[in-house]
Amino acid sequence: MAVAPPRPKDLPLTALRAFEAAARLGGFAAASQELGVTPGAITAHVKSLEASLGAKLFERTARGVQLTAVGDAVLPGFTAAFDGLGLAVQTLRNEAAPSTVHIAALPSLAQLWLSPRLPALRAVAPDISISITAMETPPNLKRAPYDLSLFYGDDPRGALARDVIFPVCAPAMAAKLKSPEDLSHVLCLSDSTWTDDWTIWSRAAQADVKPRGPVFSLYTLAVEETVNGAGVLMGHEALVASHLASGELVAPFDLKVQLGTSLRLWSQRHFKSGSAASRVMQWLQENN
Amino acid sequence: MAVAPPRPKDLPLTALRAFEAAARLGGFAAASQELGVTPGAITAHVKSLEASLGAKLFERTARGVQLTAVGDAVLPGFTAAFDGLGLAVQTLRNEAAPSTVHIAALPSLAQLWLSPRLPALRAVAPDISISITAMETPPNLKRAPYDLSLFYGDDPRGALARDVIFPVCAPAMAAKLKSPEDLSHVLCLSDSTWTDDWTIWSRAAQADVKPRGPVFSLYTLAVEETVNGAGVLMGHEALVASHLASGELVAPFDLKVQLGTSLRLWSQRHFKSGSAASRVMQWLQENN
DNA sequence: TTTGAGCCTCATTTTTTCTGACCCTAATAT
DNA sequence: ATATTAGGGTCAGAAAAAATGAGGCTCAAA
Repeated sequence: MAVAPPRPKDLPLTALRAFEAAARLGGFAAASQELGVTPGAITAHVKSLEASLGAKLFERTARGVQLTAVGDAVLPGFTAAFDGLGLAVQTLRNEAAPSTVHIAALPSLAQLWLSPRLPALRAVAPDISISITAMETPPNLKRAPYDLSLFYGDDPRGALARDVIFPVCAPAMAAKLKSPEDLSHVLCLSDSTWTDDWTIWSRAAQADVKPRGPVFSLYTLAVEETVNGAGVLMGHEALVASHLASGELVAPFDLKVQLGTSLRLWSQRHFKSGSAASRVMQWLQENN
Repeated sequence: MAVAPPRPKDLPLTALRAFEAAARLGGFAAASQELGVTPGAITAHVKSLEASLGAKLFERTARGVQLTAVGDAVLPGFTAAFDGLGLAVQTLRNEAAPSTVHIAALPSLAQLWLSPRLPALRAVAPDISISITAMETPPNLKRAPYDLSLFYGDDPRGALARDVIFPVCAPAMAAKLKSPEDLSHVLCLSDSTWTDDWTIWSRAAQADVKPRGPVFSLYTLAVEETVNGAGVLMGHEALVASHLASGELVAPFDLKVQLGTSLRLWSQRHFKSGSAASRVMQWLQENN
């Protein structure tokens, strides 16, 4: 036989993935975030790719990178391929562990909306094991290992309910609040990701108030403080519903403002009907 | 922000590729061949995948492996994804080096059919750089870094000409050969991959001869020996054409037998018209 | 039996990948 | 004009992943 082919070794998959992420997200920093490595690793990968190709994939400028024509031409192909790979991995995970459902959720939604529903869900589907991962930003479901996402968003697809806000406080404090103007005399708690809440509600209430108070980075913490009587919190309906139901919190005013965003529960793949993921999704939609 | 997502690290791409190859090819040994690593590496990859999934992907038997239901269910997705990735890499390579064409060819075709045509091709397309890699088996063009493949095969797609065989020898020897029966008195050279050639031709010639002679593993070597008068070679038209044209070899008999296979030149991707690869392919088709 | 194909194991080596610390540049904020 | 900051680049060292190579096992076919 003799003819031994001196294998021209192919491009490293990791480097290709780094390139795809950087190109798709428009920067090495963003790519390093998505892939969970340091920016230097992305730099190195792209550099090695460019070296073995003999062509530049990005133009480097001082404030970021810009895809070259070459990079631009091939990006769609890579994105499609890696999407396909991600989906295949998801499918594989599901086949391997058919009764486990992974949910990605906003921390506050995980604790204040999802968590209270879990006991009932477990009762209905004791065979399903549910894992919840909290994160600030919705993951790319084509890539990250989650079956369902639960976040607030503009997109109406998968919307469970419109986001509705209104002030809430401990029952004791509600007594002091006769009109919106009274808000000027108490602390108005707010969340760092929803800094506009008070402004929006005040405007709708046509109240001339300048709510002031501490800003929390964890909504759950703000809720706890409110329960403890620390002040008035701008409540998001889905997040305070259970505390309202239990009486720990009350709504001192009637005005509720509907925002443009919705509470959304969505998936990427199409689950077989009867699969754990589809059962969980359906139950959550029905018990909203 | 606080909420630091403890990244649930995703499955290693290399291991997934190993799984895909093993599943598609039906064995670890074959996969290790395709990926150019030792079988032990495949074993390890699959094992680590199975460990992190918590499910078996293959049933191991003493004489090979058998894909499980889980593996079977996800294989098509992975194959499609890796095919897409391979194609994207090819496209990338072409974008990066637009005027280089990589051809994979049977060693004999590379030397005896392609090589004689290269000077004329270079004259017509001096801007194109051509690289030829010889191998026994056609590569998977969706994965391996070649633009064109040149081999013999059953598939009529891309066929340039039917494979036609007939005895050839040096002019001096031809004088001794009046009828096929005379072949019994000379050495009949053959190639190890085409051991049936003599049988097929003899049957067509209705000659009662039992050709005997040395078997070569490289057809080119057999041709050289024939030119040197070592014996009679069963010639494949495409491979001996130039020696016939130069008079170094002659066909002592008129009978030519057309085989079921063809000389094939094919590609996997669709090249832009005017691209180097498409120009080379077209020229070779026209100058056949 | 013997042989051989195919897979497994494991210690060791090689290669790849990542980090961490520091430098650079340009646009924006002060 | 100065900070400041966002986005990259570089490099040496460290860590992790991948691959090797030598020996073993099992079963089927010769």
